[in-house]
Amino acid sequence: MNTTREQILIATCSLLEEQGFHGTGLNQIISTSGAPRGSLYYHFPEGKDGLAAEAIARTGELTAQRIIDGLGSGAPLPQALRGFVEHIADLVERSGFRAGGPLTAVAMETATTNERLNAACRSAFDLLERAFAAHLDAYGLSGERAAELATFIMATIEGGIILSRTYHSGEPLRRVARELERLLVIEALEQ
Amino acid sequence: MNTTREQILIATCSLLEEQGFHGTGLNQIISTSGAPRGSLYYHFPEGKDGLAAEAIARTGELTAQRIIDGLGSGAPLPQALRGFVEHIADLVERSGFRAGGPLTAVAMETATTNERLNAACRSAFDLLERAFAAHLDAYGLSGERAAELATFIMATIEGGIILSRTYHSGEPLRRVARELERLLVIEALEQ
DNA sequence: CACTAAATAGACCGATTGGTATAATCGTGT
DNA sequence: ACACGATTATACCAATCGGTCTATTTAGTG
Repeated sequence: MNTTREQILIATCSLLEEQGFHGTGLNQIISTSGAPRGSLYYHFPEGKDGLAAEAIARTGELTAQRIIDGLGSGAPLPQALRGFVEHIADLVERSGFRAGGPLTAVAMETATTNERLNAACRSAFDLLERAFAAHLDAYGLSGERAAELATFIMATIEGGIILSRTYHSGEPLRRVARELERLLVIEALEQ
Repeated sequence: MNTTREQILIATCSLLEEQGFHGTGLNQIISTSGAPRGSLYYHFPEGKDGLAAEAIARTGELTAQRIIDGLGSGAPLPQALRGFVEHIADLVERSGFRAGGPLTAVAMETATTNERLNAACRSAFDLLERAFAAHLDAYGLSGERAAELATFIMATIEGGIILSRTYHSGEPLRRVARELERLLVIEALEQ
């Protein structure tokens, strides 16, 4: 049910990820999704902004779930986190450096120029941050320390994705993966 | 001399920083710089791409110099790095979250869609990375370890800027600043 | 002062943008 | 079979996009 709407949303998510908000035109969304223009405005009467905001929200939920799943494999957190980031490196590489950091470009473009999308990005980042924090909490860190480290981990991964996509190489992300493992091991020792 | 060309370049740098490549129109560059359309194409006959590429290159050089200066204040590297990142947090805040991460948005938008700008971003990141690596080298780390950590540090700062601009708060960057200080202190102990 | 190249000024272009309007079609309950 | 709302399909719109063109002004040199 609602496959047209779904196709539009999926196409928008991946186009925003690759090209950002302003780099993605409605015509491109239409041709990628296969849906006609009329359907787009029927399902998303608030136009490009509304569509993008919903795409960002969906991306946030999806990504948060991936974090929760990816870090809950049973392995100790340091190794799980390293594996998680290395898995992102694989995905970025296999996409031809088109995917990765599904929020980054939009977040930067719209931080001060589009309140609605800025709010959407903030909510999405909140979800990711809480997902990381929950695992850090379970790892034994205090709530405050978990929140602090969650922010840091998110920053490192975001940054790693930017560098990997720019350099067309998974190596920056893999460096991030190794450092994060080290960091968490040390964090546990200091407790 | 050449102040018109200079004005255009300066305006382009700051507009790209705030809005990214596709979000920045030539009309906006013209009105911000005060230069007429004809002058833009006289000084930058290769159009928007050429202008943006040069703006990115200049931003890279400028930012690399800031790293070299900022970390060479005489303080021990861990504290200097922390101060450097906290200084960025101040700048981001004082700009109303319009500035910071002058390459990020363009790098993400163009990683796979514009070879010329992708190359420009890569060169710019190279400059930054080498600036960090030089200081880490002087701090006593091996060349390989310095390069590895330089990548990681860049990633954390890039990520911190994204989060700070999105959240309209310097706090994420300040968390990054504290973690990086810790990291470098530990790194020295382990030597 | 005259000549010329550098630079500015802005009118103009086709293409594309996000968005609207309306007609045709589909799907379902009676 | 029919009606009716849900949905799709397209033609169309003003505004803006990046880019071109040429006329004019400015600055330097003989």
